[in-house]
Amino acid sequence: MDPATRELFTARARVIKALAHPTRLFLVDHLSRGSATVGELRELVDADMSTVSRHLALLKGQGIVQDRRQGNQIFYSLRFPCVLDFFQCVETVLHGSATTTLDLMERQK
Amino acid sequence: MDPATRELFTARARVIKALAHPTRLFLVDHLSRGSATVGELRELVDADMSTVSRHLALLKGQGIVQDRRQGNQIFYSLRFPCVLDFFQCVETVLHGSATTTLDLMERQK
DNA sequence: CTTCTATTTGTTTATTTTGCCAAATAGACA
DNA sequence: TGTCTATTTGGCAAAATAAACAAATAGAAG
Repeated sequence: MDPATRELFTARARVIKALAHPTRLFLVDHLSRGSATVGELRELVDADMSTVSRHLALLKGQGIVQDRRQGNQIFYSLRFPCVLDFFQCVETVLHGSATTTLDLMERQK
Repeated sequence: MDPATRELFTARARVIKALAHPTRLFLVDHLSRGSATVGELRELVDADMSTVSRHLALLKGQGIVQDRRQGNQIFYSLRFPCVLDFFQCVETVLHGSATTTLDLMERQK
């Protein structure tokens, strides 16, 4: 794998890694229904506010969410709704012991 | 977050985590173009065969790839092509400093 | 300028992940 | 059976990640 290719996949992996955590997945899912403050989110997931803040900072660092200050609090929101489509595929994989077209093609080789 | 919800997101995170690595991402991408043996893949990514084998085992453990023995070698193949759609969204996030519709809606609040 | 609230950051600890080497295994084939 | 090839597994050290607590910061409001 040449350096350029490696860098490409490393960059992609960084984005995916940002999503690869139960709490962050929940946050993204929740933010897909509207923006929310750290405090609100912290009540939903049961964790220290500092922990939630770090999770959000990580998501922001990868460009998945954005933040906007309004007075005392900071509202986080989802930047790219397409990540939700991804969840659908994940669900497919989760319950997909089922045989796929690819499986069949593979078997008859 | 109630236990059931937590378990749901943990399960999803497991699948996503399996993809969250440059080498595994490359493997999935390559397998989307056809099945391949561990030896073939090991030449493409520059790593110990045992390392590649472990990455594949991890992907298999999450149901993302499957394996099929044929004589001396083992062919791996992708089970769910939908993971590729995901990559497209990742690309969007990567280059998407651009303003999205959601961004605009968010700003005028 | 002080205080109050909301959020972030520093630090530390525990856990998980990764990668390599060497050893084990599985099947092919003489 | 013994040997060869392809792949997996055990063990271990290095690196990355996660969570909590306490301390710091930013802006609001008195």
